[in-house]
Amino acid sequence: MYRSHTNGELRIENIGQTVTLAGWVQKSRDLGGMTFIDLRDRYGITQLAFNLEDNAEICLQARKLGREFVIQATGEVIERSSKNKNIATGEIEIKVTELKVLNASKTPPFTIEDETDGGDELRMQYRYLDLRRNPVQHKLRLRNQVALETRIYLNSQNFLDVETPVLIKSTPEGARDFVVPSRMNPGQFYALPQSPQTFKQLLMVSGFDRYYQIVKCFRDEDLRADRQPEFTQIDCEMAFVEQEDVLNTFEGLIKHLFKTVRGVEFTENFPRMDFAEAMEKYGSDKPDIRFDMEFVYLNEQAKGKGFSIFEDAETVIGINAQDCSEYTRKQLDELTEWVKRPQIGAKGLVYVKYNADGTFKSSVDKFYSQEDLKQWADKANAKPGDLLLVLSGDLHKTRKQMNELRLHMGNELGLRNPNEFKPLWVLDFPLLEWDEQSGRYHAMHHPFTSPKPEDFHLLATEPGKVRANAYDLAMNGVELGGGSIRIHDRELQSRMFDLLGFTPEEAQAQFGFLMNAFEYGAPPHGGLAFGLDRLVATMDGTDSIRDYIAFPKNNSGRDTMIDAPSPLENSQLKELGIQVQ
RNA sequence: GGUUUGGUAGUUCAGUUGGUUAGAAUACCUGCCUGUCACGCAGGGGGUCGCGGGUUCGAGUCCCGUCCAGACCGCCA
Repeated sequence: MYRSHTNGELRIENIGQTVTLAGWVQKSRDLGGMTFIDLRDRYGITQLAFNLEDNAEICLQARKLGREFVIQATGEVIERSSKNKNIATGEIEIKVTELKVLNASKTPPFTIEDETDGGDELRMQYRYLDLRRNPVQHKLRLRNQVALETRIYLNSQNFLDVETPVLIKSTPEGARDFVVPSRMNPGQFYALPQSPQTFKQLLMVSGFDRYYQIVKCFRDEDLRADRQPEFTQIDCEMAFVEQEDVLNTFEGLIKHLFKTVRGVEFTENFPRMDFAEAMEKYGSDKPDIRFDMEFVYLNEQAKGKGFSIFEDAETVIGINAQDCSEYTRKQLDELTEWVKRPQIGAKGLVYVKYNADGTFKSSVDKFYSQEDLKQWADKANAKPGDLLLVLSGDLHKTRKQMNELRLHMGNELGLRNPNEFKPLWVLDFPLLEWDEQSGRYHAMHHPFTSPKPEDFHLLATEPGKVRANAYDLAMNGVELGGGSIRIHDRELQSRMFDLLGFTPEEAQAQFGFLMNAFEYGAPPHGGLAFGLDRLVATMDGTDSIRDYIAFPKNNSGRDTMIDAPSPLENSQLKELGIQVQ
């Protein structure tokens, strides 16, 4: 037996017991006659006490212990003469009578403490040491809770966990695939799934009318703080459902998770908004509705006064930053520089200060009278003391830029409270999206998404205007997940592939298995998938998903700890029939 | 593919206008210390200033290239 108790459980009631503890040396404090060791495991810290007078041999032994040594200590639980109220075990300590070093440790390259001195790069390289730290362990515990409660909820709703294959077929649609060479089929490759989409639809055809899986997905695209090449989805599908059924079921899941994991109760139904409305009011398909600052369209008020920038612009959009009329010249210049950065790409920023005395001061006073600016302010529902920020240009780009500026101002003004959670269903996404590069339509969600029946008539004439039975759940400006009601009819699916530029032969070669299946009694079905990593991060009030993955990859898709990816031996390449340039 | 920020002690960072022996904190080592819990006190060791080239009497500092890392744009059905 290595231990009788963990390092987090002994209390004043245990005084007098002889216990054996094991763990890592967090810290040792040598006071000369006495030495204290903080012994750590994932449950907490217990102080070991050594007294030179009582037991010189063991005290001298204890002095030699270094940080992160793994030790085992046996002794009596005694009451401390000076207590530490900051830790749960702070009223007791162990008067050690037996001490054994189970394994020594080199001095770790950074401190294993809540506030470590190590930088990101180093901590990733020694991720197994970083994972010893409390804040990191907390994040993985939270992830475990979310996954567990997801299973509990979905199981209670009759969902069945079915595994789908990881070695599948590469398809040109969507993100780039990670590919895996097949030794037994030289020159041929599997692809890792971007999602189990087609398999879960086949499961619906098979009659498993409620499926879920907490499953790894793979996308070979460039990364961000909130994007990893392999990530985990809570992947779900239901048969004999309409959109309303799906939304209700998974609104229930999210409510269950927040209640059980975070203690947050959503009493109201989640608000809903059309994609078109979200784009119009927020310039985003995942608006952060923790704060207002909705877009105000000022075309009518701004045009016809001779200000050429606005005259030439397709649209003029403003937002009202409340109580910001006191912004200094320097602050406004900084905002202007911010929107002009290449990442945002605005040409400039117009401001209108609605001064507390009711007068206006703007960067376009030359062109607009006080009365003109009052009209802007009225349109924006601005009050004295507010500040209007205005961008103009191409509708699509300006909305996008204004979305960035709005979120930036939200951050600046402290309106994005990490402990406030505002879900929003975004509905009626467009079915297709025109892609300039390839000169054809792309499926906005994926090619299996069904068009809205009332928009069928537009499919032939104006495919870009067709809306889909597709929905996303956004929260705090993050896309937590999304899904759609699928096509379950072979003819419609063929038509969809045709719209996407597939020849019938290509469609049959790549997705024939699915379309064939549709001919054998496919039920109406639909589903949705949540990004688990992102969901957990959002529930924890942060936006970096890396912290919630035990062994994440860096910006370049590398695992610096194991140093992957790496070249193959020539013999391996030969066996696989692969030549590398 | 692009924009941008950074790389100096084990670690986190400072380093002025290009100028003497590159500093601080922390970690580490040694000694002292019987109630610490960020223990304290005294002392000590520790540097290829990412790498390569250039400008200069002289480069951590300026220039060019390159590698690595972070954030972002493109991309992510």
